[in-house]
Order: sequence, then structure tokens, then C-alpha cells
Amino acid sequence: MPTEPMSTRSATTAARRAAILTSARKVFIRDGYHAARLSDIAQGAGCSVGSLYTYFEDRDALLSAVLDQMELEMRTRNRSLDWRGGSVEETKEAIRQANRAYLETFQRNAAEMVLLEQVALSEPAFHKQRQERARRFVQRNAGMIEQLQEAGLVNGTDDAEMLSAALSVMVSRLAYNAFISGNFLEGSSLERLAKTVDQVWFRALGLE
Amino acid sequence: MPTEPMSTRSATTAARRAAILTSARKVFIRDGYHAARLSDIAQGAGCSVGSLYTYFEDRDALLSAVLDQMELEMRTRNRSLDWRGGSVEETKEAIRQANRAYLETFQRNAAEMVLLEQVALSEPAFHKQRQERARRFVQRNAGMIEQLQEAGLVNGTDDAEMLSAALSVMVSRLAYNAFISGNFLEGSSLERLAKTVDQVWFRALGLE
Amino acid sequence: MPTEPMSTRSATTAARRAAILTSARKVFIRDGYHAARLSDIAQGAGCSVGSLYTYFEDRDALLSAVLDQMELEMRTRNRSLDWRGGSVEETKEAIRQANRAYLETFQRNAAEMVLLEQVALSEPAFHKQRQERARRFVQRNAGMIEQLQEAGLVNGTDDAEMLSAALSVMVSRLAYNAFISGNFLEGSSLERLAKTVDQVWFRALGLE
Amino acid sequence: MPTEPMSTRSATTAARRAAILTSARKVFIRDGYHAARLSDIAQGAGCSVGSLYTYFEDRDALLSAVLDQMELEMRTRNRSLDWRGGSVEETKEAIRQANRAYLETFQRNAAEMVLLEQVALSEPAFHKQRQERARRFVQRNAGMIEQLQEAGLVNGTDDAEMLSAALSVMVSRLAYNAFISGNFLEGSSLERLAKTVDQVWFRALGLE
DNA sequence: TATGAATGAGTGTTCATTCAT
DNA sequence: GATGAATGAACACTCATTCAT
Repeated sequence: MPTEPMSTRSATTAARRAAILTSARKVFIRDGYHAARLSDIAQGAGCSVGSLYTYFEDRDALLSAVLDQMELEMRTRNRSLDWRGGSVEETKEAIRQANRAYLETFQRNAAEMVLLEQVALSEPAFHKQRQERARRFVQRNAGMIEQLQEAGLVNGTDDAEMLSAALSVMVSRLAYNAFISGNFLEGSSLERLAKTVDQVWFRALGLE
Repeated sequence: MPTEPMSTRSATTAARRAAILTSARKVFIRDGYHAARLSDIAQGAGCSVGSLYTYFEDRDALLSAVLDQMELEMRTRNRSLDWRGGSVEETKEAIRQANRAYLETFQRNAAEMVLLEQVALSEPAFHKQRQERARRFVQRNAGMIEQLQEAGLVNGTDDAEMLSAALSVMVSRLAYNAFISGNFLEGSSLERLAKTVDQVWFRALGLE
Repeated sequence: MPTEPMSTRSATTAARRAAILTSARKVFIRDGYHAARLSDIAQGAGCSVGSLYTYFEDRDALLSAVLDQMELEMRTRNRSLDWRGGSVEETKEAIRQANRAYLETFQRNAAEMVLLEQVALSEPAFHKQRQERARRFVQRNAGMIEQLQEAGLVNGTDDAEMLSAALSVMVSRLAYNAFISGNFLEGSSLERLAKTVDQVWFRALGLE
Repeated sequence: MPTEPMSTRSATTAARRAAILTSARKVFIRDGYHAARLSDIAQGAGCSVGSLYTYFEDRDALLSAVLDQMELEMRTRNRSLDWRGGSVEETKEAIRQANRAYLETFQRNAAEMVLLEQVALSEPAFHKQRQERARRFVQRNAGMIEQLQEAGLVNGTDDAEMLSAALSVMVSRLAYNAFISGNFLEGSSLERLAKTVDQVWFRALGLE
């Protein structure tokens, strides 16, 4: 066994930690940030409440670990537009792929997105972190729009940063309304969303 | 006695109800949906905690009344696009005015919007109500887009409903990020937002 | 009824507060500072645990109120030696009375003294306050000894402050051992203590 | 093999026990009787919490061992007055030496004395044991005072036992207030204390 | 109708002790 | 013998709701 990764104890310990994390994620998503109870999490993990404190400092640290895990899994959605020159059609294709990747990730993690939203609304620290991430994402896209402007592919008089923000929030919020149960676009297919958002991006940038 | 004013008692009663409502709104907005405490609301209203129950069934009913009051005040923002024929330029002007009205209302009621968001994320009943309102709003705009399509003013092959939704959420979410403290667009002027969202609307609809 | 002291509500409220205080005092004394439970205090007061918080901020505030009440009751013990000139015999009589007053107070509040001791050992804030009181008490007596020295009644070469401290702690600690159950002088009569401490005071001061 | 040293295992075992004891003493003194935690003790001893239970029955047994160790070290302070006849000056010298020995021990072990006090106030069993020790100490001194009375060196009408107790507690409590941080005699030199307590002893016994 | 004291269920957290490895 | 994760009982504190006055 050349790649034996860890001792039995470590393995067990890691498994228990993972079980708690999984249960916590389920309970936090099912009951919401405020209503989630440690006792439910412990029960779901098959351990006592006290054991939660073996692996996590307190309730907030546990939540934080859950959120970190989610962010890690969703990292791909943060891949902003990757354009390094190319024809109009290549540019459009890059946009199509970025939008699709984002929508797919959102669809796969719809429940998680609600939790992220709840926490951001209640915990200033997390809200700040999340906004910072959004800001960077929008900035990157804005930089790309400026490159397109310089390359003469799109209208050079636009407010690139605000345009980037507008198109970004359009996609994310459309996904929110489509993929999260109870919302007014519920049931809309990813295809249908993608088609419209691509179109708006293209026209807003003048890529036609 | 058709114009009999309210009796003194009624007047007093109504005033007290209003005082409670005002205090509740302030506290719910200041402390957030979960952290707001009835004792603070009573203190702010200059009455006892017990009196709250004379005017409202329970905490949720009080919250509900606060939200209703807010919705009433913000009703203008729900005025969707009002297009009844006209030239391209007239259409664009109608869009400009609708967007501006929405942004102004949002800016004026930024704090309220946070509360609406918090509640929608925690209370399914209210969430449903809010989504229904959003759905109707989007449907109305979608209907108008279809009329524009039929009039030959805009591209007739677009998914009108999804396009309406996309453009709507773009405006509301951009406002959210611009007018609510701590968000990444904080400080952006209404003018700057309006210019970009108008532009995207026009291009997305082909109104140029 | 010219001296009607308070409204019925106030009376009831004060009575409830007093009941809680009485119960708290009993429980704190019976179980000790650390082992005392709020549930026991509430039960003894005939109310719910939650009601304790109507009258006291938290456990510490309740304890503090108990201690304040005790201090108030025991204030007489702080009456240090009151000597304003006079013959040797008058001085001795003043000492006799001061010692007796102290011992009587201690005897009457023996259980309370244990609690004071416990708290002082665990709560720096209270310890400090208590030491300050002791310091002032000793200083006053030291001042009187100096007056006696100046009057030529007692040995003028002694360290008045230290002598005062020595004689003070002798009385208080002897009382502690005599009046508190389980201690090695348990059962000794106040008379017996008084006779010895008076004697030591007289001889130490040279009042013979 | 009469001088066979301890086996390696025994040596190791004894060393570990000693390490635990040392760590426990440090932690109990640093954090106080109630706040001291076994996990800190184990960490200080460089072993696991579970190992504590290999060497000591439970928390109380460990505390008990710590206290025993302290008592052992401080045994000299328990050497009561050792008078087997002699002149007045020799008697006074014996008293001087006893007081000084006591004060020195107390000063050297001030922190330990606080712990002893805390435990005595919370644990009846230990309190009893401590009082018994104090009683014997006072009895021995009382016996010596009676011998002095019989020898005509001191006043024969005094209550020897109570006088012994009074003088004993005076020394110990003065030391407590002088050598333990936060008390009102803090900073007083051993010399200053000794001078006063010697004086009081001499005068109280009539040794002049 | 107004009051505000009383209620009590519910929660996160601590830590000495145990025991499987 | 050594380990340290698991346990679970115990506690202080909160606050929406009730109801006697």
C-alpha cells in the first residue's frame, strides 16, 4: 500500500468530521441559518452534541466550515469570462461557456445558494467577504469588456464596470429565480435561461 | 351622519396602532428580522409590551403589517412599463421613466428592501407572496414586449417572458448592490445606474 | 393614611424582589457561591427562573445584591474604636465595647461571613472592595493608637499601623474560628473570646 | 539485592506522576480551585487527559495529592513553639524564631496558601482536616503557655488555649494580608511584621 | 383597554469521566 | 500503560406570549 494516506485514527477522525459537516450542511440548508439546531446536526451525524465541539469551536465555526466547503465546491462558478483576443464569434463562444458554467453550478447548488444568501444577510463578516468576491468577479469581467472596447469589438463609450455588474447580476439573479423552489421562474430550463442571457450579453456588448 | 369623524376613542386607537407600526418598522429595520425584540418596539411606541397584542395578533402579524405598509408606500415601483403604442423614441422614453422610477423608489427605501429580503428568506408564506408580485410584474412587462414584437419594433423571435425577467432582475439587483450599504456597488449614483440599465434595455430590445 | 409608602403594585413588586433576595441569600449560603443554582433560588422564592431576570440583571447581579444586603446589615461591625480622649479605664472600656460589638455582629452573621469569604476568593472585584474596607478600618484604628501614643497612654515606639492590623485580624479571625461550624474553636462562647481579645489589646497597648 | 533501584518502568512511572503533580499544582494555583481544568493540567504535564486517571482516581484525588505535597513542604511552619524551660530571654528567642519561621514559610508559599484557603472553603472534608491540624498546633502552643504559667514566667490566670489561638491566628492572618497580592498589607516586609507580632506575643504573655 | 410581571420551553456551551484502540 | 475522542448531564440566559389587576 504505497499511498497509505493516514493512520487509522486520523481516518476515523476525518470521517467523523466529515459526517458532522455533511449533517450540518443538510440541517443548515433544510432549516435555515437561524432555525438550525446543534442537536439536529449531532443526531444527523450520529454523535452527541458534545462531540461537535471536538471538531469545531462553536456553532459559528461549524457554519463557517460548511460555507467554506460550499465555496470550494462552487469555485468554478467564479471563473469569469476568459477572453484573450479572438474573433467576434470566439468571443461570443467564451461568453456562452461562462454563462453556462455559472448556470450549471448554480443549478447544482441551488439549496446552498439560499443558505449563502441567508448568512450574508445576517452576518456582516460573511456578507463583506461575499461582496468582496463579487466585486473581484465583476472587476475581472469589466477588464475584459475594456479590452473588447480597445479592440474595437464593442462600443467604447460604455461604462464598462457598471455594464459588467449589470450583466453579472442579471445572470445570477435569473438563476436564483429559476432554480430555487418557490420562485417565479421555477421550472425554467437551463437552456432557456442560457439562451436569453447570452442574447442580452451579445446585444449589450454589440457583438452581432 | 355620513361624514362623522372617528370617535375620540377610535382616533386614539388608530394613533396608537400607527405609533406601534412606526416603532416596529424602525426596530425591524434597525435590528433585522430575527434580532428585533417586541420590548424594543413597545418602548419605541411608548406603550407596554402587552398592548402590542391589543393591536396585533402576534409578532408575525405585526411584522406582516409593517411589510404591508412598506409595500403600499413602494407601490409606484411596481408600475411596470406603460407602453400603449408610439414611436421608438417614445418607447425608449417610457423605459427610461420606468427604470428611473424603480431606482428612485429603491434608493429611497433601501433599508426597507433589506428587511423584505430577510423576511422572504425565512418566511415561506411571505416569500411566496413576494414572488407572486414579482411574477405579475414580469408578466406585464413580458406582455408589453410581445406587443412591441407584434408592432415590429423589436425582435420577434425572443423569449419575451425570460427577457422581461432578465431585464427586471438586472435593474432590481443592481439597485440592491448600489444602494444598500456594504455592497460592492455602494456609492454609485442613480444616474450612473440608470444610464447603463437603459442602455441594456434598449439594446436587448433592439430599440436603436 | 398620610404615610402610604407605595402603590399596591410597587408593594407586590418589592415583596417579590425581597422574596428572591431572601431565597438567594439562603441558597448562596447553604450551597456556597459556586454550587448555588438559579433553579433552587427560584424554587425557594416561589417563582420561575425567568422571573429572577425581572429583578436582577444576571446571576452576578443577584449575588451582588445579596452581598450588599449583608454588608448593610453588618455595618455596625465596621464601627472602629471610638476614642476621643479619656482616662485609661475609659479607653479600655471603649476597646471592650468595640470588640464586643464586632464579635456579636460576627456571631449573628457567621454563615454570611463564609459567603463573603468565598466570593472574595473568587471574584477579584469584590475582593478588592473588601480589602479596601478592611484597610480603612485598620487605618482608623491606627489613627486612634497614634493619638494614644501622643497622649502618652501607650508605648510611643510601636508601629501603630501594623499593630492595628495585628489586633484587628486577631479579633476577626478568632471570631471566624469560633463561630463558624467546623472550625477548631467552634462552640467557644462570645464571652470567652471577648475576655482574651480584650486582654491582648490592653497588654499590647500597655493599658494596665 | 537490597539496594536495587527502581525498575525503569517504575522510574518512568514515578517521573510521570511527578510531572502531573507539578503541572496540577501550577494550574490549580494559577487558575484557582474551581477554574482549573484537567485538560490544562494534562497539557502542562505533557500527557493526555486520560493518563491523569492512571495516576489519580479523579480530579479530587489529584487535588488532594497536590495539597498533600504542599503540606509536606510547609511542614516546618507547623513547628509550634518549642520551649523546654529556660530564661525569659530564651523564651522570647524561641518565640521570635517560631514566628519568623512561620512568616518565612508563608511568604515563600503565598500562592499555595490561597489555594489551601479556597479548597477549605469549598470542600468540607479538606476543611475539617485543615482545622484539625490548626487545632493541634494551637493546643501545643497552649500547652507551652501553661508550662510558662506554671513556671511563673507568665500570668497564670489567662485562658491559655484561647490566648494561644488568638496569637496564632494573628500571625497567620497578618501574613495572609501582607504576602498575598491584592490585600491591604501588601508589600509589608517580613521584618516589619515580625517585629509587631513578636511584640504582641511578648506583651500578651507578660514576657518583659 | 393598558399594563408589565410571570412564565417556561428552548439553546449553546463546558468539562470531568470513560473506554475502545 | 497511553491515548484522546465520545459522552451527556448540567447550567445560565432569552423572549414571545399570557393574564390578573
